[in-house]
Amino acid sequence: MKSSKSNVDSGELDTHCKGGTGCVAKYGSERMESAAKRRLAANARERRRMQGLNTAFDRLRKVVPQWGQDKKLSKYETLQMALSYIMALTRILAEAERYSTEKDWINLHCEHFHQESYHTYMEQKMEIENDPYAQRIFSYPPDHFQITN
DNA sequence: TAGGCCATCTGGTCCT
DNA sequence: AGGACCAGATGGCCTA
Repeated sequence: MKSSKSNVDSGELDTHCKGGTGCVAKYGSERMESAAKRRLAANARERRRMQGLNTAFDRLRKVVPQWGQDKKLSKYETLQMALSYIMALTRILAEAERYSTEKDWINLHCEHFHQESYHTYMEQKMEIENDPYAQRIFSYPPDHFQITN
């Protein structure tokens, strides 16, 4: 947990307003008190929400490659790394599938000499290989990856 | 000391 | 009305 930043609502309703005359001066009416209570409740909810978010970031950090660096990834870096990692895995899966079936696929189509399909396939293949997006798919060198969990 | 990162507060908006 | 979500502001901690 981070340091006691603004301590307005840590514990009591309001450290500026611990009952008595100060409260009356600050929140002259019950409506104001109710609004203050709601604000504090909202602060607490927001804190819990952000803590949940941070827990999710921690879980993500554990499954994302760290490149062996000891320093914890920032939130931004974690998201970037997760994106690259997913892209890399997707690419690996796609390639694995292609290499395991390509021969059969070509044989099948050559057998019946379905020329149109073959050309379509070759065009698609070229597109993938020339696609700048596919080139970007994995911007981090895979050999630097180190699974940390 | 400056800059990066983060936690927290806060007010606004949208939804139930 | 109240909760969830979001973005801006603020200030603390850490590192180069």
